Amino acid sequence: MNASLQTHRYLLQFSIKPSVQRTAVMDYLMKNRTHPTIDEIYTALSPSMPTLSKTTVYNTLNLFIERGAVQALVIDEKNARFDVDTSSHAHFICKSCGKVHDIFNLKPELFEIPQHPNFTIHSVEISYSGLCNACKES
Amino acid sequence: MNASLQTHRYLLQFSIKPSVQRTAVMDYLMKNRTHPTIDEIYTALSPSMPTLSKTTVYNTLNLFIERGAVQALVIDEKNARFDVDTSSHAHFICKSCGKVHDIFNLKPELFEIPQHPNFTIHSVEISYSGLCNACKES
DNA sequence: TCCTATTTTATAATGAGTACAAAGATATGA
DNA sequence: TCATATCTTTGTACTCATTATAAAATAGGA
Ligand SMILES: [Mn+2]
Ligand SMILES: [Mn+2]
Ligand SMILES: [Zn+2]
Ligand SMILES: [Zn+2]
Repeated sequence: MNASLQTHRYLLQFSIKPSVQRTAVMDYLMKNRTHPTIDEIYTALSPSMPTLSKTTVYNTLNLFIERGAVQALVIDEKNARFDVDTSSHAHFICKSCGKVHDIFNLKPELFEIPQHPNFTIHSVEISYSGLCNACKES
Repeated sequence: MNASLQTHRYLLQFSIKPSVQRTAVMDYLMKNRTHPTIDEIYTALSPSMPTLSKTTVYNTLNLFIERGAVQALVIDEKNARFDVDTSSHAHFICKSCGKVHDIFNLKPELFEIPQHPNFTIHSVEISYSGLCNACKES
């Protein structure tokens, strides 16, 4: 089974019509678990899809989020970042290099949705920040 | 003891020279625990300080954050939001009206900084999102 | 008062994201 | 196959938050 076929199926699960562009973007997210920005996605795909428009990347990601196929992270004040892994995990952003990493294996209680009289809570995002080892040394 | 004097002292604790503008901004944050945006702060202060520049509000908040006197929240993708309460508490943003509220009384374990071999973690931010009661009804 | 460093200000520039309308692609039914 | 309607992509223009820059104002010490 080739990768594009898997991606195809994944999109259909979320009622997303798998156009060439959408498939390419989703495929990129599947293979690059670095929480890329719109610009990173566009820059990576652009050489092999010369007619791709950055607007399409925006449109595509907005659609993916609307349908729940990807998660938007707000950990980085500069750019939105995207994650196909919608399972419960936290993120770390290095204040020096700006890279965003996964933090797995935290206690599941951290991701529980609390009850609150004034709000209906739908989701939780846990974000850590500091310095990565590479940046700490220099 | 008047409010401005308290604010004065608070700023000095963080080695911030208490100019008229800085005192006004900090005073506003002390009295308005609504996690205001730059624009909200500027709009609120502007009538009583007609010469105030929005750049000054930016400069001032950047200084406060640098010195640790306030906390910047990244819960809202549209604007930075600011909080004088630097104690461990979480936030909720309503996806409809955009207001940001405090959530206190969560288990203290939630705010513990985990150990990780690859990162030196300095801070944690816990953000919930959903709908507030007012928005849910309409 | 004079000098210097700090702070504030107005303006211009940057850059992420959205709005819009035209062009292109795809599906459907005769 | 053709005609047509719908969906998707694209380029451009625009909005708006934030930063850069340099001049003006201010404060404080000699
Ligand atoms: Mn992740
Ligand atoms: Mn708060
Ligand atoms: Zn780093
Ligand atoms: Zn609301």
